[in-house]
Order: sequence, then C-alpha cells, then structure tokens
Amino acid sequence: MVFKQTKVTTPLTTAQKYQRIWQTVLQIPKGNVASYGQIADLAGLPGRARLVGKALGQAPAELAIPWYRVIRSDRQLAFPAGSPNAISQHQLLLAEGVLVVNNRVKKSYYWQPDLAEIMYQLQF
DNA sequence: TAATTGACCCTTT
DNA sequence: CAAAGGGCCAATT
Repeated sequence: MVFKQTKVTTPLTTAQKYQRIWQTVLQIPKGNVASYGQIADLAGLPGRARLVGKALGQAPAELAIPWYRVIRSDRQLAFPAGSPNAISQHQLLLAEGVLVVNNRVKKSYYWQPDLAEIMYQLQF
C-alpha cells in the first residue's frame, strides 16, 4: 500500500511550542493540578516535560498563566520545600482548595481532562 | 562547537 | 517508598 503525503510538516519553533504549552496550562481547572509530562502530552509535545518548566518560567505575567497548577508527576511541587516559590505556590493552591502537605498533594487533585473537550479547546 | 544545566519523567532496582 | 539510570532538548556557558 502506498500512502500519499498530503501535508508537509515544518518543525515547531520554540515560540510555537511555548504557545501550545501556555494555552494548555490555561485549561487546567481551578482546584486541580497537572504534571509537567501531562501538559507536554496534551500540548502535542510528548516526552518534553522539561520544556514545560522552561516555558512556564518564560511566561509573560500578563497572560496570567496558572503556573502553580503544574506540579511533578510524583505529587510534589517542583520547587524545594520551604523555598519562596514553593511557599507562594502552596498559598495559591490552598486558595483554591488544593491541600499541600509536606510539599505534596493527594493524587485525587490531578486533572483528568475530557478528551472531546480538550480537543475542541486545543486546535493544534 | 562542545559541554552543562534544568520549575521533569518513566522504568527498574 | 527511595534512588539510580537513561531520555529529552532549548538555553546558556
């Protein structure tokens, strides 16, 4: 069987990847958290968890990206416990009902996006 | 140009 | 449950 290539794909620029990541993080519902890898996957960048951290660090404040809803896959906040960043992240999460104990949260807080909904929202 | 450094992840011990 | 090892790749040195 011969397959016809109907579309040429040009590699995404770093800016485009960041855009996808920011847009995806914006979808995390209040009161939920998502892991870096989960965001990377949803953004169409499988295996690029580290890039998500990089993108969040670069995110313009005016975009109001809920960076604090992104944590590690092992349920811990990415910042060292007790660090200024970890403390503010803790506060922001607590403000929306996400309990943080010993720098970690319960598994049940992880966002479980609806497939149809996320595909509609993220037109990649 | 090459090496190092991350707001990480997954599998295996 | 914790630690180790290998992956990833953009940005920085």
